[in-house]
Parts: sequence; structure tokens; C-alpha cells
Amino acid sequence: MNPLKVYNSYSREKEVFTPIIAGHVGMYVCGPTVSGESHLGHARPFITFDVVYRYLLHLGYKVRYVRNITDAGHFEEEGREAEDKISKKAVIEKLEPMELVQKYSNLFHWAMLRFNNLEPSIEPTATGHIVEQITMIEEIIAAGYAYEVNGSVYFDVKKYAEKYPYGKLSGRVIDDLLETTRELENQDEKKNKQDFALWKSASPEHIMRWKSPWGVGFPGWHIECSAMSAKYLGDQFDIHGGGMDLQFPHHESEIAQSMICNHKMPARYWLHNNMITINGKKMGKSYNNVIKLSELFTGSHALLAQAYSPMTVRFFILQTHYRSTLDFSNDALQAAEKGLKRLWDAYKELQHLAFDPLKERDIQTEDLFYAYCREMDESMNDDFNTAKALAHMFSLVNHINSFKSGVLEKKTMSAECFAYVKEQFASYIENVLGLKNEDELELDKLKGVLDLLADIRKESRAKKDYATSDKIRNQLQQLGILMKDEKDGKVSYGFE
RNA sequence: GGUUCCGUGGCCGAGUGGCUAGGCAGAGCUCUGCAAAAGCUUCUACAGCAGUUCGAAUCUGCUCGGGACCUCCA
Repeated sequence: MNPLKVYNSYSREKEVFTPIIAGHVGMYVCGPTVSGESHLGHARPFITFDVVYRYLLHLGYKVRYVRNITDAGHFEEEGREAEDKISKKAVIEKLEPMELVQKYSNLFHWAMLRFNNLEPSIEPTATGHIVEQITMIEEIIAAGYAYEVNGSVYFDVKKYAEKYPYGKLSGRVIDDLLETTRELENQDEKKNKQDFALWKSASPEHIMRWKSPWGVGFPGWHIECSAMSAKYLGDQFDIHGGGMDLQFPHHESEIAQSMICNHKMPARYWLHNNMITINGKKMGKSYNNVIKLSELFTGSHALLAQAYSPMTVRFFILQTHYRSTLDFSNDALQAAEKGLKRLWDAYKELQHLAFDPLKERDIQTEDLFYAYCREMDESMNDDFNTAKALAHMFSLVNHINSFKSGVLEKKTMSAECFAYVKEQFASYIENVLGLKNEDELELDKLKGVLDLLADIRKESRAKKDYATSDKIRNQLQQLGILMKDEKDGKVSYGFE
């Protein structure tokens, strides 16, 4: 078995994963800015890193998973106005900033729950760590790498770059940045265009504001992650994750801040997921092509022919490697929905398979089963290749169904092999990939009724009373419940 | 313009130089009162050109096309 390897954006290579403290992993993932409703694009990193988290747990690591909530509203510079996203939205929606933040945090958590994402160990908020951020800024000023202008504080990138490799993570050359940086508001305050804000002075109408040694203002965007990751995971931790679009300037700046304050690279491994595209273009607000999660779950979007369940979306995302772009379309989601159903049906079937000590063992098939199981582990160890792991699971699906259809003779595998395959399959589908049966609740309620109907159908078929049997099946089908006659004479059912 | 990634069959997507990726869709067959499901068989591939090699989707070069980042962004 190969050890776990992860692609480190910083070195641009796959590296064997070795935690700082054996058996323990500290992981920080950039969380959402809760100034609006999450869309499909936002779902990807949180599902990606949920699987990373789950797999590390699966491997036996004790993991502290920190994912922040950005509720302080880092300023965005749209046109000429420097704006605070949350402030601005709060005014539009006539809400207190914290009321707005609460609303979208709740929505975010609701979506995470539906995706069956595990909760992070700690979910710190930027507004809850203003003191830590101010302290960190003071340290950077004391070290001589930041300066104050008119109540704002900027990080001196040029000075930093003289000693440290600013731009290494994102593959940027500092002189190029000088050339290409666009004219922005208050640019004249900065010594150099590449400098970024640690603290911004708040104008009187700005509603999110805190006192600081430099006057009333609010923190810059990058400092929150540096402050919170260091507080909960230490000066240096194992994994830092986030979307590829955060590589620059966000993560690059995080590194710079932490290097000055803590004299260490904050994270050993930088993991970045790629974007979700739609018609080949990145899904994002600025492109006006987002599909909100609520629209996805209800099917209320022009591009969607139907509603798609959270598990379908999760499966859809996991069918692609996290570092590849994933192109969205209605057809692709429809394919995912059917694929997931096939996977889950086989999983249910597997649970009913059992060995028969009277039959001769089929060593060849056993070996095949063991090989697929091993390949699942190998795939995940190769930079969390869920797409490949799923392909091997589908190979198992094919064989499981062969037992069912009689192509492979039933019960010819040893008890050990059956037990192992069952455990491995269950462990992957439920624990590692985090998929769950969405029918379960409904099934509980309807089970008794459906069992009865299945029984009546069975009886009427035995009497060749097809009028009755067809009536049962056809009317149930209209309700979205499929009744199937199995080979052994039983009648089974499932939801479409 | 700078940096960088990618172009795989009808669609989505894995791919370590030689071994079936996989899912969805299509065709035929088996099972079946009909159906569904499943199984078996099967059709479509590696953007183009040139090179390295016994052998390339996989390495190199060029051409064409597309994306991402360089500004908020998951």
C-alpha cells in the first residue's frame, strides 16, 4: 500500500503526507463570506475538504478541522468606491449587519447539513477575533513590515519580498504585479501598489466598525485567517485548503503575515480545489451565471429540468478529481443521479449477500474483490482521487449485480472475503465519500403500506389476476414508486 | 500583456509510455404475462502537425482552440 500523497500547491508536486505531530492533523479551510446565499460553486470546496477530513479520520488520524466564517465583510473595491460587502448588503436588505450575517450563516449551515458534510471542529468568526487581528497587525508594524496612513494600515509587500519569496505559492513575480495592478481607490495611500490592507479606516457611514490603535475601522481580508488559524492550530499546521481562486492574493498574503509574526510558513501543505464551470466559464457572481443551492434542490432555475438532491450534487462533484475543473450541465447531473442510484442499489444488494459453506470457493472472484477494495485505498491515497475510487466501486457494483443475476454463482466467496468487502464498501460509501440514503425517512413511513401492496401484487400475480397487479404497480408508479418483480418471486420496491 | 492549466468517444469524466477506466446515453440479446431492474455482447476516443521511442492519450516542439489567476471571488 502506498502512503497518502497530496498535491501541494506550494511545491507544485505530490508529496507524501507526514503530519507535524504523528497521528494528529491540523487543517484550516477558508470558509464562506456570509453576505449572500451559497451557490453550486461554493459547494465544491466544502464537499472536497469534507472528504479530505473524512479520509484522514478514516486513516485513523485525530483531526482538528477549522473552517472560518467571514462575517466582518472585507472591503471590496468595485468601481471607485471602497465597499464593505456585508455593510452594503445590510443596508440594501434593511437589516443589522449581524442580522444579515446570521441569516446567511444559517442558510449555509442548512446546506452543509443537507450535503452531509461533517461539522468542523471549530468554526471561528472574523468578528469574534478582532482583538487577535489587531494584535497581529501591531506585531507586523513593530517588525517594520507595515505602516499606517490616515487610520489605515498596509502591509509592505516590497520590503517583505526583499527577504521572502512573495509570490511563490501563486507563481507570481513581484515586478509583474507592479505592472499589472489596476488603479484603485486610495491607491495613493500605499507606498507600493502591491501592498495590501491589514486595517481599513471606516468612513462615518460605514456600519461595521471597531476601535483600534489607528482609529475606528475594520480588518483587512487576509488577516482574519492568519489570526484564527494560528490561534487554534498553532504557528504552523498541516493542511491549508481553499478554492484555487484564493491562491492570490489571499493565501499569498496569509503566508506573508504569518512569516513576519510567527517566523514560519503557516501551513505545510496547501491544497486547492478547482472551479466549477458552466458552459466552460467559471461560475461566479461577476459572470452572472450562478445556480444557488436552493435553486438546485428545488429545480427552480432555467438551466435545470428538475430538482436535484444534495446527494446527487455531492456524487456529481466527487466523480471528478478535485483539482480538475468540473463543467456543469443538466445532462451531467441527470447522469450523476442515475449513477448514484445504481451505486446505492448495489450497496443495498451487497448487504443481503452471504456466503454458503457448502459451496466451493471461487478464489478468482475473491481475488478480484480484494483487488478492487485495495484499489479504492490506492486511489484515495493518490491525492484523494475520488473519481478513480468510485470507478473501482462500480467494478464491485458490476460483480455484486452478477451475483444477483446468477452470472456469478451465489455464495461462493469465503465469509472473510464477504465481510471484508461489505465493510470496505460501507466504509467508503458512507464514511469516506459521505453519501447517505435519502429515501430512508420516507421509507420508514411508507414501509408498512408498501409491504402490504407488494404482498397483494404477489398474490394477484400468483392467481394470474394481472388487472389487480398492474393496477397496483401502475398507480404507484404515478406516485414515483417503482415496484419490481424479482427472479425469486418476491416483489420489491424503490423510489424513482 | 504576464503567469498558469487544459483540450479524451453523443454527454460527464479517470488515466503511472505497453494492460477494459468509470458513469450516463445508443444498439442487439437473456430473463419476464407485460414492465422495471439486472446481466451479457457491442458502437463511437485521445484537437492538429512533426519529433523522441521497439512502442505515446501519456514525453518534446510547434500550430489551433479554451479556461483560470493577475481586482472581489470557492
